[in-house]
Amino acid sequence: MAVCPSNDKRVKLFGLIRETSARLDRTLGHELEDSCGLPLPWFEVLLNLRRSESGVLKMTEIADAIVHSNAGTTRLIDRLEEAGLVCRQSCPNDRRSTHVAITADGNARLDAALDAHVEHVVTHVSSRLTAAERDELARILGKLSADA
Amino acid sequence: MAVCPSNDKRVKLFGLIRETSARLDRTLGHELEDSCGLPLPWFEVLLNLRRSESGVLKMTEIADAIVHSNAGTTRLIDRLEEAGLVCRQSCPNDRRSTHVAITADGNARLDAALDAHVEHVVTHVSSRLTAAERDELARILGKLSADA
DNA sequence: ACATGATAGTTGCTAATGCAACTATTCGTC
DNA sequence: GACGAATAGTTGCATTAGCAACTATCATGT
Repeated sequence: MAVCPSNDKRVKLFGLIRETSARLDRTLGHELEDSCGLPLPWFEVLLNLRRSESGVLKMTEIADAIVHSNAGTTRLIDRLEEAGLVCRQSCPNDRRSTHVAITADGNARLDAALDAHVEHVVTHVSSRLTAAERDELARILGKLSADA
Repeated sequence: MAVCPSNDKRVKLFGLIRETSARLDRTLGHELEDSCGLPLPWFEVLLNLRRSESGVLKMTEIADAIVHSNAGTTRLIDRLEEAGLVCRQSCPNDRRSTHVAITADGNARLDAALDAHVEHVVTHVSSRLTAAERDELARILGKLSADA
């Protein structure tokens, strides 16, 4: 096992993914919270609910979508429900499962947040890249996000 | 303020960055911890110390490099020091500042972790992309990570 | 030299997250 | 149809992280 140098190209690539994402997360998270009072994880939940065909998502689906543990998702949904932005519904087919739906309040908050968020994304991401780079970045990341 | 659709291309791009990074973080974090008993943030600290010219970094430099708050970095370095992987040193020029250096133990642990980590990165990142894609990804992310 | 402001780091407090263990329900197999 | 295995979700516990406030030191202007 040869000792790998600290600036190995592969190690650096992963570090760059991590660092870039962390910085954007922090910046856009603060901006969203400041402009809408909505934490980024809450926004991600609402966004995924809006996108879902049936209008509801199961706890596990949410956990997977936002890359949280099931336990963390339970508490996160607790807070969102407490705030009145989503509501739990019993799942008719499987009594183990819980459906989560977005409320009218949640939809309104999401609409406002989306407008603000797009502005932030444009500032910190879109405007810094060419259209070709944006497409290429999405394509490459798509290959990485495929499974794990 | 037109309401932006939930699958706006710009919103999706940011979401993809976030999701991809979060998944890789989780996977590689677990693998590193399992194979070396080293949490990913510890690894990042040691890596940055190894890369530094002078062999030491100031607290603020570490905080910036790993994208943590100063407070979080204080506690993180506390734990690393407790474990004997780094040590704090007084800074001669500025008595407000603290230098952090890697110890012999820290170097040994880092060497082992690097070898394991490279393997994990190859599995989950490098091997899934062509050489051209890897270069392009690094180039594009570099443009995003420039400032914030 | 001194006052004012800026900077480096730490600490109290709170919030958010994950793991392991648990309950309830469903699925598969005999 | 019943028993064991697998799955969905929640809870206890501990860890980690950030914000705001604080101390100590340095830099600047008068």
